[in-house]
Amino acid sequence: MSSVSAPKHNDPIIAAEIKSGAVTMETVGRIAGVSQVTVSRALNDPEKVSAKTLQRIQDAIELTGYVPNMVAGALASRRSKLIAALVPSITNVIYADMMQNFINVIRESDYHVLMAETGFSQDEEQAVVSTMLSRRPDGILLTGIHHSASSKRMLLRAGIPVIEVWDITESPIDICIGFSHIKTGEEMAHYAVRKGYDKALIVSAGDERAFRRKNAFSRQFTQSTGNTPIEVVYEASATIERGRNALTSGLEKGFRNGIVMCSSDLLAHGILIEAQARGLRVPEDIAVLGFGNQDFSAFTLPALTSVQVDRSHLGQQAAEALVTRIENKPLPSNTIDIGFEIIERAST
Amino acid sequence: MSSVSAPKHNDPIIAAEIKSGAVTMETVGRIAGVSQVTVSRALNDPEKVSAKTLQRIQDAIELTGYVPNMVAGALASRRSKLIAALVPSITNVIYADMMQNFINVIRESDYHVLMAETGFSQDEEQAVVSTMLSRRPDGILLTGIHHSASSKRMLLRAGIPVIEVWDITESPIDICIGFSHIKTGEEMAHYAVRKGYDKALIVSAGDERAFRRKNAFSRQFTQSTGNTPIEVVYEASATIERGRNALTSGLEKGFRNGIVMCSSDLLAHGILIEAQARGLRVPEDIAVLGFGNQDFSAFTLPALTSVQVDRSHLGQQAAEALVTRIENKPLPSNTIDIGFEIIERAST
DNA sequence: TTGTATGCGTTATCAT
DNA sequence: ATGATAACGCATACAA
Repeated sequence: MSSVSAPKHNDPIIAAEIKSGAVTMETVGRIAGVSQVTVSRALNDPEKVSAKTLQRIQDAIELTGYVPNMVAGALASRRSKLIAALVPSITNVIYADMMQNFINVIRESDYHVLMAETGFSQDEEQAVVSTMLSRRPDGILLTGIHHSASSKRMLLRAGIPVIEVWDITESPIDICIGFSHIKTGEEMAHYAVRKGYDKALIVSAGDERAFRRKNAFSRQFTQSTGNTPIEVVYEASATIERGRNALTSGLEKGFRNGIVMCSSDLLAHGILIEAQARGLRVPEDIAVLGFGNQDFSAFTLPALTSVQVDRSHLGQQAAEALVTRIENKPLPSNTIDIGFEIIERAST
Repeated sequence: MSSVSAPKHNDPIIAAEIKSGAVTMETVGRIAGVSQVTVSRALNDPEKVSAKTLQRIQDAIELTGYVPNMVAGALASRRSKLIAALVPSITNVIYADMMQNFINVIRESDYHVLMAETGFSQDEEQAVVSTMLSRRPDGILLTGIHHSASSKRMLLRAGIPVIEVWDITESPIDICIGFSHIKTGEEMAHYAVRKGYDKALIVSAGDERAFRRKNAFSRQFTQSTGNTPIEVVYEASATIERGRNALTSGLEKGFRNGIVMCSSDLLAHGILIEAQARGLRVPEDIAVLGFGNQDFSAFTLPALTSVQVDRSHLGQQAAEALVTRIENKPLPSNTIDIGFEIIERAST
């Protein structure tokens, strides 16, 4: 029988399978002269396979261009090796920085990240949570600690580790890592007062966490100075353009000679530019206080005082904590407060 | 038999399944009094199910909190409803803007996006391509048109639609949508010459596409003016800080009274700030030409002349084209040139 | 309109 | 060290 001694890759059936892309462990096994199970072992538990067959299997994989099917693997093992990550906005540097680090750590651990935008509303989030869970992720990251009851129920029922980031609470769904926005707002107010400012303009984008900082700042500032800050609030996201407009609005509302507290460095940068365009001196005529300490903030004119939150580290820690929980290892604590720090520069 | 008339949710077996989270179509069907297949139909093809049973099934889903298992669905149907997207960097606004739009369009079509960073090297990309394919995505987006031979082979064998973005070629793997970086560089040079500049400084980040623009600019500028531009190149990504440093380096290298051609608006913004810090007038002493037309570029001082590429639209179009191909519908063309436009502002 | 049987490509369990 | 067999939860083809 000549077919018995024919080179494997000339076998018409095998050739057809390779060509049609229908290469499975079965195919690889047939070529290597072992069963499908052995191929699975060779890939997941190489030590349990003899060196000789291992080599034959690797050759067969090379020959066929076999790519494992994680869909089948996930179904059989009930582990998808997938982590869902829900962020309000992908383009927002704040979250992008965090996600970049999150993803990179996650990848090291051999997981993939399914990323989705939730916007800033609980309804949007709920819809996303639902479809994400249908992928049976092994873990999930949520931004913020306020979620709809339905979201929470689904998450709990799913029975997977959940990590909530960018905020902090004593009763997380599972684990939680972030900082207190109220403390941040208060600390910013203390700082402003300490620097001698007794008038304030608050410029904020439409984000629930920004609002909490804003309100805490306003309350504390009012309490310390007796003067209630003027507010300019945007529904939309923060941009340099809105920062410029905000200063104009603030001046129209009567703001003079004080500090501008911004919900993001992008807005603060806009304030700086508009001040310069108007010939207002910073910090003599108006001082500017940002939030986020973006990479440009040390390089504006004048350099921007800002609140730093180590978001890269946050992403890393979140990833590490989540993977630890997924692998059922012990975690020192369920909530981690990463704190924040006011970086003082020339704008105040 | 009292168990027959007992309320479904009191059935101990069903209750246990619900509690343990092991709710499947089978469970739902049992409660609704139909088979698993009918539940599947109710979800995917509701018209083929009678109104009455549809209602019973929906009630059962509600009762159990059933969430479909797309892993099993993907394996059975051989359609994962997953699209892999490979971008060099998530934090780079250029790609983030595109991805945001890409993802949003994709979601409308009921797909999910598996996003991964490839860095700027082909080797990194190849590794990512391989693990991505193991998820059996229905389509894949790649950034750029230069890929390793191995990547191409895997992609072709996978037999799924591939879209290459941010560049253009006559021989795409499958479909391709972007613009010519060489033409862009040349056009920037023409513009510079037309505006009367005969000295140039090129500031570029370490990105292969940026290099092609840079080289095209340099060649064209040299040809038109007889003066070869000075170059400041960074291996790393573009930041305002590097822009500021780049101007310093450029001046040290002898650059005076000319135009600064930047590979991104972030670098250009840094140039503007450093010029201001040094008391150099823009555009009288030095002119600045950016790339990307970011949302801040109209609001710098002075406003920045920049090359606009409609990247939001690019993301949308890419998503639409990819979904069209996945659904085997005809596509007008395999390559789409979205072009570019120089937006003239005060910095030149 | 509904149900039965089968298979998708793995992993897990148990044998050998 | 290797293999046979049974899940995993769904979709598809076919039957009723």
